[in-house]
Amino acid sequence: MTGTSKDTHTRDTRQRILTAGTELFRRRGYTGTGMKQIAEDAGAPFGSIYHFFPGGKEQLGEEVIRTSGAVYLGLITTLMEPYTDPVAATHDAFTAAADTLSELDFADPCPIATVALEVASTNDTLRRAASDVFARWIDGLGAYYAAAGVPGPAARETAGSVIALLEGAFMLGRTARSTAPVLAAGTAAAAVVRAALDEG
Amino acid sequence: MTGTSKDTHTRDTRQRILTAGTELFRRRGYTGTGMKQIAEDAGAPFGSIYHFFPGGKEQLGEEVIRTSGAVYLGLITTLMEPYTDPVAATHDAFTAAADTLSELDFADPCPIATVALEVASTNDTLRRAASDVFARWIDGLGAYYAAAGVPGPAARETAGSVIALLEGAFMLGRTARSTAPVLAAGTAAAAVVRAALDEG
DNA sequence: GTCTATATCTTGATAGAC
DNA sequence: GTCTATCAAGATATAGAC
Repeated sequence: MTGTSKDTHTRDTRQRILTAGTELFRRRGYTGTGMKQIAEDAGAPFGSIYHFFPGGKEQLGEEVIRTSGAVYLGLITTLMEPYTDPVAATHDAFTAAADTLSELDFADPCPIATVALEVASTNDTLRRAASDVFARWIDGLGAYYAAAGVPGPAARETAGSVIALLEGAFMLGRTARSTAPVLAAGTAAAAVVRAALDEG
Repeated sequence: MTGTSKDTHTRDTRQRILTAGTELFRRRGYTGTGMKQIAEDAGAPFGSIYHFFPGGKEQLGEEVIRTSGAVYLGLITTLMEPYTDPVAATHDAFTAAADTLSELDFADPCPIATVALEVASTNDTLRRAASDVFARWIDGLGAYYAAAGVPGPAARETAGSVIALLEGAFMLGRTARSTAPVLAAGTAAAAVVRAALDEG
């Protein structure tokens, strides 16, 4: 009994730190977020961060990238699966993304974009983590397009371009505080998928 | 005589600080770059930064965003102008961008992308500066597409999606240390422009 | 395991000699 | 206008009481 509640509480504290880190990193960036602020937001004592993440900020950063990347992969899959038409699925996914963007009051809808750019030339451990996450997203979406009829290597390339379009549109939309770039990107993404289907 | 050489030297120091800030911000981000490091890279005494930029880091950041944004706008224009076919022009521009990316050893080829994401939710002055820059790029490219035959508001929307595609592909390419996402995005961008032309 | 206090370093910014 | 010394506040990280 005592053991169980203790373990549960332990996991909760660790999880709260991870959650707070995820929220802060995506909004304020990696270098722009302090460990003290993470502890405060998590409602955890400062020392607990180093208890659960002995590798310090870098370990926490890597874990945030990988775990939130996995969550997002599930989101992509769930969003596309109900559709039989990949063009409509792609277009509607961008419309949903635009809604999310405004609901978040233009805070970062992508959990790793800001950090990915920050660390790309400064921290190879975190750069690789972000690279792995992007690769899995593209693999997952590419498999969907392949199953939907996009032939050969074009399926994965199409997926990469759709992800690029989404990330770039988020950048423009956040900066301008407008959903218009994301909605326009949805039309463009649909055209990209349609063109890839026509090639086969 | 004395006045001339003095003014020249003054402008040079200011310019060197601006140049160093541009290079550092784009590679290490806004919060990840220190004022002391900017002074060191510029070969200027630390105090000179606050002499020329009394508004401190924020003023320097804003000036970096706006001036490098203007330079980049010229680059876009120069790159597209020689072409009569907007589809080929767009595709070749991405190929050139991929070359630039590998020449820079995957350091940030876009002067404001990293900073734009960092400040989007944390600094409204810099967010607006980045927003203005993106808007001018999209205006410029949109005018080109309009002249090339893309009808009505679709011209500007197409331009926005092409810029989004480029920024997103830079993000994926930098993170993976590969030009493949940029090359794939070039094919996708060409398809987007072709679709926009066919609508008219 | 929790929590506090502190060590050490770096940050942005300022004061003042020259 | 140049340059140095310094400030106060922030950062990451650690030590040690409980």
